[in-house]
Amino acid sequence: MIQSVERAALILRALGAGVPRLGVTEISERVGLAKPTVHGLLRTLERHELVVQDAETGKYALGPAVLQLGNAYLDGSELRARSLLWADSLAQRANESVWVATLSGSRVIVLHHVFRPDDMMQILEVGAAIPWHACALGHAIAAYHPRIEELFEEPLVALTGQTRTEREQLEEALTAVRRTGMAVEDQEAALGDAGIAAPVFTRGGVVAGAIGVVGPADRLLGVRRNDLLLAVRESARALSRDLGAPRVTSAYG
Amino acid sequence: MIQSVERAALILRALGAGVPRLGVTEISERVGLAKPTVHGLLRTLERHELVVQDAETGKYALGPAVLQLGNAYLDGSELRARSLLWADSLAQRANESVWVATLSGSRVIVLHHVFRPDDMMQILEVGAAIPWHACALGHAIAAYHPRIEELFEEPLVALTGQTRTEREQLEEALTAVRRTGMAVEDQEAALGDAGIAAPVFTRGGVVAGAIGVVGPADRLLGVRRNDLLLAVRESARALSRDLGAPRVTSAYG
DNA sequence: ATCATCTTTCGATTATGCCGAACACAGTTC
DNA sequence: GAACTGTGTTCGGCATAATCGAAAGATGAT
Repeated sequence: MIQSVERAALILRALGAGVPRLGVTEISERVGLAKPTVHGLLRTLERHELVVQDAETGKYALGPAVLQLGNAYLDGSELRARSLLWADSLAQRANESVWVATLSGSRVIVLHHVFRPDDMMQILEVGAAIPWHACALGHAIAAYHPRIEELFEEPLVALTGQTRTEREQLEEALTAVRRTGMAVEDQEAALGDAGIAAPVFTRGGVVAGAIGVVGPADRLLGVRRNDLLLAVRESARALSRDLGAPRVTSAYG
Repeated sequence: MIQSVERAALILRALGAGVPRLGVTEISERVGLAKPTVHGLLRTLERHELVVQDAETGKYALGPAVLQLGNAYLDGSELRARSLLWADSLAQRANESVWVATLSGSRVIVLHHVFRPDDMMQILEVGAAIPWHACALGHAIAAYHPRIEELFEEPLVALTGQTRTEREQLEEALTAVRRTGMAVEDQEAALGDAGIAAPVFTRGGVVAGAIGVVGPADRLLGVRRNDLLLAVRESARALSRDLGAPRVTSAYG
């Protein structure tokens, strides 16, 4: 609504997508604005260190203030705060990595990540943004999203050969999620990795995010599959209850 | 310069400081604007999920998009990327937690955190914002900051009984840092914890951040103190070299 | 049921941000 | 070394676009 803020947000988004450093000209092309306009916006954002300008090249990048804000968001996130305990216990029970995520636009944002108890050399994925259609967490959320249409507005890119990118396939998958209350993904986001997730609801019964396990496909989808499904479902239920969700009924048939 | 963007940034900052959820009225008081103005800005920020409104209370909080941006900032940070290896090797050598940080406003932002090799149950501090005057990392950066005055504009709060908050004390400390090239802090940020840090420079010899170890005061400042000082200094030198800093000369006497 | 407090809408006034054109500076090419 | 293409940046007038007072909904408390 407020034009210049709208545009500033577009610039931030452009800087956050892919190429980390962009010049004024490049940005003005991407957001479709005149160079002086972009320049003025950048200078304002720079004041607050939301962007920084490289002294050498003159190009702009995101600034440290956005990291600070991101951290503040995590600190204030009720879903994250409430998930800490349940995620830990799920990680113990499943002996797998646990992710808690929420939806931002058409991407799934990882809010909390508990490493698999055994091995410790893993990359922390908090803050990572994954296309919703390529992961179990995304499917779990999307199935209960009030405005699904918006999720199909962005192009559905394939991350691996197994990623489902056809709308029909995805609609089918979402229907399955609604029926079982669970989402399962097999190497759609990364080769070798699978995911099992369930939606998490909050007050009013609206979906707030999802919780699930991530790990090697053969380990997740083999003989332990049913155990893991159960463990994830129970964690999601418990977490939803913590968040004040009404008793789940719709998730059953 | 662009008024509405400036104001939007103020709102984001207000939402990121302390209380995670604020109403329109509270925000309008804090930033000194009319309620409808704030409301318009919030609605615009909400579109991009930079803020979200709680359906129940109507209050506003930071949104998931800022976390995504923060993550993108980390991904694009040259200081962080280049520090990964050196931080790891420093953690091994010192057998302590290692932090890499940069300055944002008057706060030190942790960009990278390597856990102490031994114990693993630690909290990840990436994104944490610490007042510059209360930690070794902050002193190390501030000593070479081109516009130190700005750092004294915000009030210097005491985090522990040991925090130096008088300008004279801090100036003294900074002089010492400039003489030795190293900063040492003893329980000024958290009781029981100490820090040893050294500045990291980039092209043109400007300070880009700092690297250092953090841990129990008795372990850091006891008999191993000199070893740790040396280890930190060498890591900072190596990292600076990676970043293209000219050969360090000023750090000596 | 009334009140108090909150968020939100509306609309006119005018301050504000926008963009075309021009500038300064760098690195290339002839 | 001069001309050229590519930057990021400055300037200023015009018209849009943002601002704020007042008032209307919405919500929960007394």
